[in-house]
Amino acid sequence: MRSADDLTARARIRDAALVRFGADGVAGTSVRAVAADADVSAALVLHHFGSKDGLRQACDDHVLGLIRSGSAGEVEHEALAELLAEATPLRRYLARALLDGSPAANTMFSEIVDATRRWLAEGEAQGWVKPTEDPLARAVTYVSWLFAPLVLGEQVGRLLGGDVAEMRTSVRAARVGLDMLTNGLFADDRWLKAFSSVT
Amino acid sequence: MRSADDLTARARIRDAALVRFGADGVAGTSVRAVAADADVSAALVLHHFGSKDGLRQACDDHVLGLIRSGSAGEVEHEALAELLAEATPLRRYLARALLDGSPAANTMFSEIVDATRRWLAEGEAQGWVKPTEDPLARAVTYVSWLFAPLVLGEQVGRLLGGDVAEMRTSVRAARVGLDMLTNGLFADDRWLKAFSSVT
DNA sequence: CGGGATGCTAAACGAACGTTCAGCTCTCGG
DNA sequence: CCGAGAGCTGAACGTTCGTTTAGCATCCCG
Repeated sequence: MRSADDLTARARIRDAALVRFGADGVAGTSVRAVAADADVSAALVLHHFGSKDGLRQACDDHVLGLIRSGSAGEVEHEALAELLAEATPLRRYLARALLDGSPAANTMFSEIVDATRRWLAEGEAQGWVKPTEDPLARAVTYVSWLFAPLVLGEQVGRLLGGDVAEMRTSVRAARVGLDMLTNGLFADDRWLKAFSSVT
Repeated sequence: MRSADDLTARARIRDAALVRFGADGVAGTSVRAVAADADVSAALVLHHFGSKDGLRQACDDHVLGLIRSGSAGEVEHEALAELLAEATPLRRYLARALLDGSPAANTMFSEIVDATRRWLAEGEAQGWVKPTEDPLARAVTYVSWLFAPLVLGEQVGRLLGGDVAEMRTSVRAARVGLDMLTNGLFADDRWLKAFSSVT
């Protein structure tokens, strides 16, 4: 009914669950804790979502919906970075979902890889991306690198950020990352040669 | 006593816990499940480790010890990659520990970043690593990229591996990664410029 | 006005949890 | 021979878990 304001108890429960699931994991979160955070009874949680796993699925769908907020059901991986950089709870939830391999996380990862593969292919055709022998592996690796500061955000922030806002540190990491992807890290191909000779 | 063969019940319990913790998370694993996997009673688990959290700490210490198997208490991040590539349970355990920020995982990450920073500085002095304005951020980003296929191993393996042994896929990802770090990904600096102009 | 959804709660259920405890069976030094 | 200690177990403790049930308001539609 009043889905616009998104302040229904159902939405409050789902948001509270997202934070808890991200912070403590699904198994480490009790239905009662979520209910308390949302200021409702534990019974209402199950009334709305059927079961704890139903609540988890609803969180998955909601996150997927947030990420797909862009063009017509497809993941926009540029807006994604911004979305996740500021939203620590969402970031943690997604990191756990990726690790556990929840269906929604798998879908999201696959879609982003696919979009990246097409984007890189387009760049390769237009000349601003270097050619490769293994486009799929490159896209997967690129996306996993894109997600690395996301999943390891606690560690990156701890070593880079200190007490500063997270924005600073993610920008700092993004800059050096982009630099490595543009100019390279190694000045010669000694490691690449060494690797090729070993395998 | 017979610590050499490492087949005591205590070691069996610890190994079983490592697998379970990695697969289901600490909160999602019961002491009874670990005990069943190790073919002992639940009471023995607590007899040896005091509590469930004591068991978790023992796992942390054991993993840290395994990783530090190299030169005199310091992490060898080359051997680490091999160690983790083949050992899926250990990989999953470490991924969760990094995400949760357990003390052992924090220590390990910090040590690896520090070793990497010195290694890159040495390379920079010798000319086989390109210079940077932000050595710490580069080291952190490099290590997080190194760990990305580790933490996101389920996703990478799913898209790249199929049913093949994990060895293949990790080699495949490592090759394109090394290629990107040597030759770069982007042929010109349009993205780097775009990023610099925005921030 | 009246009755069936809808939103929500308190209380209780059985199961599973981490942990404790008394006691068993070996082994080994005196 | 025997008593102490280490390794180990079955049974039980109290707690918390996910879930169910019965019932209370509130609101909308006839």
